Amino acid sequence: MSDFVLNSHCVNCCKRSPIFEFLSEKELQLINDHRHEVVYSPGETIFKQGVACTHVLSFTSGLAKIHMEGYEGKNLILRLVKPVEFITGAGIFVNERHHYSVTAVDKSCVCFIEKDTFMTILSSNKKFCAEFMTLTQQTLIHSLHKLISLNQKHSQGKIAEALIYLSKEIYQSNPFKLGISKLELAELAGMSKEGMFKILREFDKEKIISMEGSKIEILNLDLFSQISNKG
Amino acid sequence: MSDFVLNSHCVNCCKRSPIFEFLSEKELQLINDHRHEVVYSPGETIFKQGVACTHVLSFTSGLAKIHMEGYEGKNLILRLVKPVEFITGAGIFVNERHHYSVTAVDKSCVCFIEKDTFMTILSSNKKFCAEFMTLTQQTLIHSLHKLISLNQKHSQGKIAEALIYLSKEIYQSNPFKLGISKLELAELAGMSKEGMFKILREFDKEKIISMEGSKIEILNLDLFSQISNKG
DNA sequence: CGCGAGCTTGACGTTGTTCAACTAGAGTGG
DNA sequence: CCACTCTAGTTGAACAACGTCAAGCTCGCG
Repeated sequence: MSDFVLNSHCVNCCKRSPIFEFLSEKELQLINDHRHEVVYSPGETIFKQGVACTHVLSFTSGLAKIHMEGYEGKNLILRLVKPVEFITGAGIFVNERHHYSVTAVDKSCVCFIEKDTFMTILSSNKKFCAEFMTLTQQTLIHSLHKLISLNQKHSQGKIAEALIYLSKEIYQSNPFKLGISKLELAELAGMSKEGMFKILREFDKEKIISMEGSKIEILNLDLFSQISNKG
Repeated sequence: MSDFVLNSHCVNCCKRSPIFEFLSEKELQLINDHRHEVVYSPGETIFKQGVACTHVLSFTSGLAKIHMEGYEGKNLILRLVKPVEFITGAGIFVNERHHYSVTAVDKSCVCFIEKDTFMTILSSNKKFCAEFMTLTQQTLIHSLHKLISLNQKHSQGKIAEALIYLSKEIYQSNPFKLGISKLELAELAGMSKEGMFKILREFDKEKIISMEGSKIEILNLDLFSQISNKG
């Protein structure tokens, strides 16, 4: 179920992405007039790979995954999204299509901004535009890194990288509760869930991590980073 | 050996990338004052992953590869570059570092444009700026596509994709002479050269392709596309 | 003629996927 | 409140895919 909410005004929104700091009050007003918020339940699709990209979005609360549908129903999770983040489709300047899907993992709130409004501001505000380019290039660099990792690392390295990513970047704590399913963890590491289980058990047996249900602790971070970097 | 050449002026250069069409004569003049051309021999590095990204470049003749250095000396070729193409480092708006290398495959000529000049024009010319974003996003979309391919396709699919790419996009002919080494073909497909040989022989035996030395012909393009798309 | 780099092949072992089965827990309807 | 079902989690066995190793080959060049 998707509630409607309009809980504040862009000008004094406390949950807006840093990129909005470069906008004038007038520009924020313009965005405010062309936006709407939607709340998503876990598992609901926020936008789907292939559809027209009519809005850009600001992710204001919850947790979501950015993923791609591949061959034979296989899925690959590029990364997780947490508040506050600004997300645009990868094709907004190319073919106005989305090239990946975004799906809520936890209950999430998203602010949709009309694409035309966004484009207008982009073309008139240099600083904002530069910030958008930075964002796009960060996405590119991240995907290049992932490309090498998934293509060249062994499963051990891929799992280690995924767990370090979750611990450091997403949950920012060391014993952390895995907020995604085990299948999703496998999709984040780019492998089959059975293969992942085998390696998690291995790591657990060798006391590199400890795993009880969805609670995971990295016991030996140094060694784990080495495993991740070795390949 | 790297020759110096200054064979024309940007304003009436017949080898400039389409992106320059959006520039005024004055802007072309500015670029002309802050550029230099260099000729590279096969195998020479044009720029290397990790170094500071001080110039953007226009690839005016020859053939080059864009590649990344991965783990344990392994290499991954993202794509080939042919004239005329405009290339910027992936990190120009992030950390001013190159995130991939570019290496000449044939004797090639490259026009280096100073980054500051490029940035100046970028911030003052909206159309040019939009074109640059399109370019960046195309690179992103390409790398996302490659990510899925290399992660989920079987070797057959990866090889088929690489050969179709070479035939259609790079050489634009069907019996085509492989201008890169077999090792490089394997690196383009993201696999070991021995594995590649096995599959090429297989394809040859089943009359899907014919291969004599470096001359390759795709005999059954329909079937080949299917193999590439199936995964 | 000899050397070296790239090419090619086969044998072998490892890795990782698929298949199949079983468990536990959550939700549903009688 | 109890079967029933469904999904996520988990494990092991079998198998295929792929990379590594080792060895020859060819061709061009000194």
